[in-house]
Amino acid sequence: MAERSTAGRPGRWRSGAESRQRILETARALFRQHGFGGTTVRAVATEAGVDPAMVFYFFGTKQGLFSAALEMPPHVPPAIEAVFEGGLAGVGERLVRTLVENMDRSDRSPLATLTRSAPTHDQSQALLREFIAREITARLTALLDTPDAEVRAGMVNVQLLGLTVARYIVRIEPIASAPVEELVARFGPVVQHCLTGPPAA
Amino acid sequence: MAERSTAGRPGRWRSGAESRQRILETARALFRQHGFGGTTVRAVATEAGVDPAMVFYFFGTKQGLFSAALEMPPHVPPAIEAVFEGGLAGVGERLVRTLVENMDRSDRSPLATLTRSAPTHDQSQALLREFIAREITARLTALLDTPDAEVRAGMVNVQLLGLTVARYIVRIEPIASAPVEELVARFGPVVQHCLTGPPAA
DNA sequence: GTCTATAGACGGATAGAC
DNA sequence: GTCTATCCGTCTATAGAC
Repeated sequence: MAERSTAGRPGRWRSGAESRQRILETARALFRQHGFGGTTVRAVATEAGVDPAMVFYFFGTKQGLFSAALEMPPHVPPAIEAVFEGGLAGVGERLVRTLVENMDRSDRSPLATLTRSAPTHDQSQALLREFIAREITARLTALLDTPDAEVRAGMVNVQLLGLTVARYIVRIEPIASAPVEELVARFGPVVQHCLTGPPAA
Repeated sequence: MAERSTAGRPGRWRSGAESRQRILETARALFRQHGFGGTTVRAVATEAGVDPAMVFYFFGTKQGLFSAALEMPPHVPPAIEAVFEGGLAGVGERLVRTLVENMDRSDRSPLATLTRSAPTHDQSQALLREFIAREITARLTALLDTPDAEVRAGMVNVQLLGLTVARYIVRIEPIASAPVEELVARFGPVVQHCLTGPPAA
């Protein structure tokens, strides 16, 4: 955590930090595109312009690299917070909008990577389940006051998961190419209905 | 060495067909559980009690085995037909019920296998897209008469895909353990609403 | 049809020079 | 910190004996 504090000399932290950063960025891209199993350490190293041994030097194992690649960018947690701070009214729209806008930007949000890898990688599957339970289900049930809160939250998870898979993983049209506003206008009310609509017969 | 008299008659080819069948059943189970990339021909052979070379003898390549494992059982196409024959009214419930009942039985329905493999296997992804386009989107748009039929069908696909992933692939609770009737009662109306509800603002 | 043996390629990971 | 060299395991697929 050495700070770059020297005035007048905007130097680098260390020469190795650059390699580390390039590896990390390449890994994020490849893991997101091909999943954990479909990505090789060698491919990451080649595309990052470094030696494969460097990857292990910095991250120990392939799984260590994967974990490092999943780190959330600092702007995501406050965005999630903001979704639920507004209360139950309009939370459906805010959920859909935040999800789609963040994933369209396709920066470091680890959600696409997790969703792509979860079906065939147990560790990703566990992480995805934990993320959903902690960030979505728990917050939704806290907002709800009905005996079927868990099921309603589950229905919302189905919407968000289905939307993610259809738009970013399997790319089903016309969902994959729809503009953000259309998705918000279409799915926002559906999500809201899952939460505040009449209970099932 | 018994009757090998007739040249044109295969005689007792049954022993080979049995092996073939055992391989196929094992492959279906493993592909469904671990996807294409996560399943090895050796593992299939071992679990089926045959030699790995037998698998290649019967199916040529791993991809050939995969394709053979994806063959639909004969009772599935009529089930799909029945969903849409009833017209637009109640099609949401029939869609959800048919999907869940068939996949819970987890017989040879290839949908779980395709959905598990699609995120990391291009060929599975293409097959899944084709299946959805042919069996769901096309039939739904034929039933609808609105200018936004494609988007409405897309919304239904999101429901079905999300339900499949949540219940059978990633196993998100409480969706994964919910009784069939609860899912039908909850998601049937939502799917119906996607098709026949008021258009988005 | 079934098995043994193996080719040929690839991927994760380590040791050690510089 | 970076690279070379390599070990070791696993995988798909093939050749050929029986």
